[in-house]
Parts: sequence; C-alpha cells; structure tokens
Amino acid sequence: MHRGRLVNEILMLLPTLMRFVERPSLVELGEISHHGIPMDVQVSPGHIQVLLALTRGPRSVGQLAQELEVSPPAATQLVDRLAEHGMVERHNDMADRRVVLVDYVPGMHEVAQRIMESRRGPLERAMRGLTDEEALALVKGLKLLAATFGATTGEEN
Amino acid sequence: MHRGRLVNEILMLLPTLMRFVERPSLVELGEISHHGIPMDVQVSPGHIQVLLALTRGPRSVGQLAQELEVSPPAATQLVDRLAEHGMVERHNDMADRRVVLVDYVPGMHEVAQRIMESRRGPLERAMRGLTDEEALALVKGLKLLAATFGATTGEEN
DNA sequence: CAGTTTATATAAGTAACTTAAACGTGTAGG
DNA sequence: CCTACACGTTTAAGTTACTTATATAAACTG
Repeated sequence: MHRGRLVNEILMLLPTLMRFVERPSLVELGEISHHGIPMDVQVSPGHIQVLLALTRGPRSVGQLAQELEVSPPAATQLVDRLAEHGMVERHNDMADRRVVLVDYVPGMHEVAQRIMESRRGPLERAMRGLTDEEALALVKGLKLLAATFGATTGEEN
Repeated sequence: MHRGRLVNEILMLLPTLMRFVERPSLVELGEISHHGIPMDVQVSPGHIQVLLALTRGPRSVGQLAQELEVSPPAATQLVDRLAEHGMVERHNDMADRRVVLVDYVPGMHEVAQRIMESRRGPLERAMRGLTDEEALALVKGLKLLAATFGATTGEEN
C-alpha cells in the first residue's frame, strides 16, 4: 500500500474540493415570498453551519464562533447575513446583557431546513456511492484531517 | 446506519477543515539562502498543487488551470507568486509561441520537494490513524464529494 | 491577408476570513 | 460604591484567493 501516493492524491484533491465547497450556492425559495422574503438566497457553507448548529437550540455569537472555529467577528458577520435574509434573530440574554442569543425567526425553522437540504442533497447523493464502512471511514478521516491541521496551524485560544 | 447523521457531520466538518486547509503556511527554508532566496515562503494549497503537478513535467498555464480546476487568471496568479519566490520559471513554447510553459527553476526541484513535505507531513501524520481500507475509503469519498459538488456547481467549460 | 479562435495576462470586483481597537456590560477589591 | 479590569460583541481595516470581463498577441482559416 502506497501511503505516499494517497497523500499526494489528497494533496491534489483537498484544495479543489475546497473551492467547490466554498462556492456559495443560490437557493431557490419559492413560496416563502409571502413572508416578504426574497425568492432566493446566497448561502455559504458557513451559513449552513450556523443553521445546523441552531437546530440544537439558540446559541450565543461566541458559542457559534467556537463551534465553527472562527473568530468572533466572523461569527458576527455570518449572523448579520442570516439576519438580513430574515432567517435568524438576535435576542439579548436577560441573564447577561452582554451576550447576544441567536435563534431562528419564528416560523423560519422549516425554511432553514429547506436551505440545509439544498446542501445535504449533493452530499447524500455522493455518499450513495459508498458502503457504510466507507462512509464511516470518510467521516473518521475528515475528523482526523481537521484535528491534525488544526493542531498544526496555530489553534491559539 | 444513520446516513443523515453522517451527512450532518460532514456538513459541519467540511467548512471547518476547509478553513484550516486554506490557511497558508509559512515554510522554513534555511539553507537555500545562498541562492539569494528569502528564508521562508508563504505557500497556499494552490501553490502546493502547482508544485505537485510540475513533478510530472512542465505544464502550460492553461493545463495547470485545468488540472487545478480554476480559471486561467487564477493559474497565472499562482505561477506569478511561485516565480516571485524563485521556484518556477516561464519559458516560451517554441512550437506555439502563445503558450507559456511553466517548470521548476533548475536546482529548485529539491526545494519544491521540501515545501511539499511541509504539507505532506501533517497529512501523513493524520493518515497514520487510519487502516489501509479506511485510507482508501477516505480518498474515494473525497473524490466522490469533489465530483458531486463539481457537477452541482456549474462546471461550465 | 482580414477575421476568428486560442493562450495568457491585466484590471476590477467580491466573499470570507483575519487582527486590532471600540463599546457596553459584568465582577471584584479597597 | 466606585474604580479597575475582564468579557462578549461589534466596528474598522487589511489580506487572500478567487471570479468575470477585457486586452493583447499569436495561430489558424478561408
């Protein structure tokens, strides 16, 4: 088994995959127009991450930054954009008025769901070409890569 | 087996991994200083891809753009940067004087090697945590993801 | 040899980050 | 209680890696 060869393949694959993943996709959102929201929205992977994180309940901006492993200003920006599109709201935490809690706008849960589906679709389709073992190995490998790169590249906080 | 769960995990993992991978790393290059080249160089994943592609011989700018799946101007820029750092050279193709052939600067092959090692290192370390089957599945999965995203996101030429 | 296509480069613009600094709020210590 | 420092978020400014549109030069084509 030529590990070196595999490493080379990944070295060629990762940046290319990255560019594709990074490319923000236009999501068609027909029937919510009666909510006064534009018909389609540009969503980047980061936004999807936020929406996905919020499925487990409201989060503070800082928590979001930690979960996505980005700087606080980046989290602020992501929330800004989603708020502009009417997907999420900011509330003040009454317990600690410094923190800003982010949550779905009431009734937008399903819309968020649809937006996420637009990303999940291609992924699910891709994974149909993998056996269960391979799918598990893929996730395991991705986690390892993230951990290793994370450790190598600073990881300052 | 909960495929949906795995898809969610990947949806959370990919962008984060992306951000790490994307982060350009500073490569230490001690002893080439006598070539008149700066001691360390900022290399992005795209640059690594170019260096790796050149191991299989000289390439035209257009070919590089195709192999990395980026636009021609992006390839031009990547070559610009590597040329600034004295890693690669542009030659005119005598057969077709429109094409610009890119190749290592003589003697820089080993330096390029070292730069690539700086990226291969973390990858190899990560893959040590995988069995051979898992490593193969990882590569297979990455290819599938790239193909699927590529198909979804335009792929215009 | 005029007109179109091809290969590269330049110019201008964008999106997603980063660090540094500002601002308001909480929390102790004297 | 109030001064000083720490914390959570935002604003500001800068960077990077792309994109599209346009320019330039060389090669085909009738």
